[in-house]
Amino acid sequence: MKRNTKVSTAVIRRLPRYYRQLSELQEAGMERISSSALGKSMGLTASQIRQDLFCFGGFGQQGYGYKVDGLKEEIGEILGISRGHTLIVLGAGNLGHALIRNFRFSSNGFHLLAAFDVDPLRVGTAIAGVPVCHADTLEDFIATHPVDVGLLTVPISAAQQMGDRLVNAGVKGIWNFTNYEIVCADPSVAVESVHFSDSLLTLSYLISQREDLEEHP
Amino acid sequence: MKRNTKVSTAVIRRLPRYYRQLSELQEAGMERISSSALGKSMGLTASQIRQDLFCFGGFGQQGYGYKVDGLKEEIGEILGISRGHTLIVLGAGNLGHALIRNFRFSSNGFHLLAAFDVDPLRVGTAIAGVPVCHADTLEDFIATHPVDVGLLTVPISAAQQMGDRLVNAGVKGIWNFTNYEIVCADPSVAVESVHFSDSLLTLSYLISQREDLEEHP
DNA sequence: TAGATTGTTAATCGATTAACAATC
DNA sequence: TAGATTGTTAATCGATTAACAATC
Repeated sequence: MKRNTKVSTAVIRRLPRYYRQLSELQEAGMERISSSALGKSMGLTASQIRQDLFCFGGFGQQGYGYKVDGLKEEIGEILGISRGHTLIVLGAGNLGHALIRNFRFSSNGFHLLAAFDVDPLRVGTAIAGVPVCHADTLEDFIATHPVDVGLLTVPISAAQQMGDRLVNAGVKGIWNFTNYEIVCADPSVAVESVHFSDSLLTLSYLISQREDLEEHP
Repeated sequence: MKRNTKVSTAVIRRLPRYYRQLSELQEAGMERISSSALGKSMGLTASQIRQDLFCFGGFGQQGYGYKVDGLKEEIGEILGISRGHTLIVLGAGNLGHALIRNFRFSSNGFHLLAAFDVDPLRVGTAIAGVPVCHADTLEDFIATHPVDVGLLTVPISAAQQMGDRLVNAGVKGIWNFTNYEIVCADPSVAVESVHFSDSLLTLSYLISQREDLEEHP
């Protein structure tokens, strides 16, 4: 694999989509696919797909295309799925609870070690086999267990403070589900946010536009 | 407001962030802000902010900057927050349940009308005051209530089918939380997806990169 | 071999940044 | 008025698309 200089965010954000699409093709029993067929199925140009993959090296075969299994594996490697990353959940309220129960962490290469909360009713229990510890023990836990990522589902008022604690404790990344833009001074820590509000407001804009179009065609 | 020709997706995706940041500034009691100060607080250039706002018209005052309240209002208008959009939730499992309880729909200008599920244990109950109806009654409900958006938290196996039903019933948008890329033939229906997996895999890539950097500095 | 399709460079397009006149 | 800062056009930069030789 070509460990290249600099891959743009646009390309990186498409990698999980490629992975997802290839998984579906694999399940459908497809063995090979061309860049143009993959592009058509994803709404991208063949050129873009070849250009994207070219960032990491040649995974295809001229005159043949790409082997679905092989390409999926390669992209999984690039994404680090087989690295055995670990994660903990901060905040075992409704959303944290739902993610612990529903989200397939292991399918994405993550091992969920524990959850943390301050509610005495939750601390000491387990959710889908995952122990809920007291937030006070966060630093001790991270010191004794290898934690790569902290998932933030705490109330917005506690978000920044919890983020700081995670960074100080030495995590490599924060997966932020709070509607707050976590500020992280340490550039070696990655912050990835899922902002529900931003997503819904984008949708609100799109349907509003269409409402206007219908009114003034 | 300048109802302009075509605003790029990049700009649209920044609007909710502006709105969020302006809300925070407003809460902090700030009355005016310049494009350079706003840019600094958001990690954008002043030029980009002025260019973005220029897409919709002149909201500022030369020599002064922007009024925080006024600009927030204007962006809220653009996003359609005051249009009284309505929405229903499809799938009242863990995630649907958590969103109904936690997510501030009204802060984003949406009124949550009902939830739908097939589980007889859930149907007939209410979650945070929101009635859970049987999925069979979906079309009847939409025919008799104005539903703008359907929020999909159904199992992935039911995602496309439920999406189709929503489109046929006449919703304007789909807010998709399943890990499936909803295919929608009707271009007048907007689909906005929140793909947790894509987000986590992006984070996985970022921390993997940094792991490699530490190994081979 | 002929046909297909990639890898890779070049051209185009669009988004971001810079510049500056307008003006508060 | 002088200073500040926008609105708006022009320049730059980066991402996408096109093209085509390489080759399976």
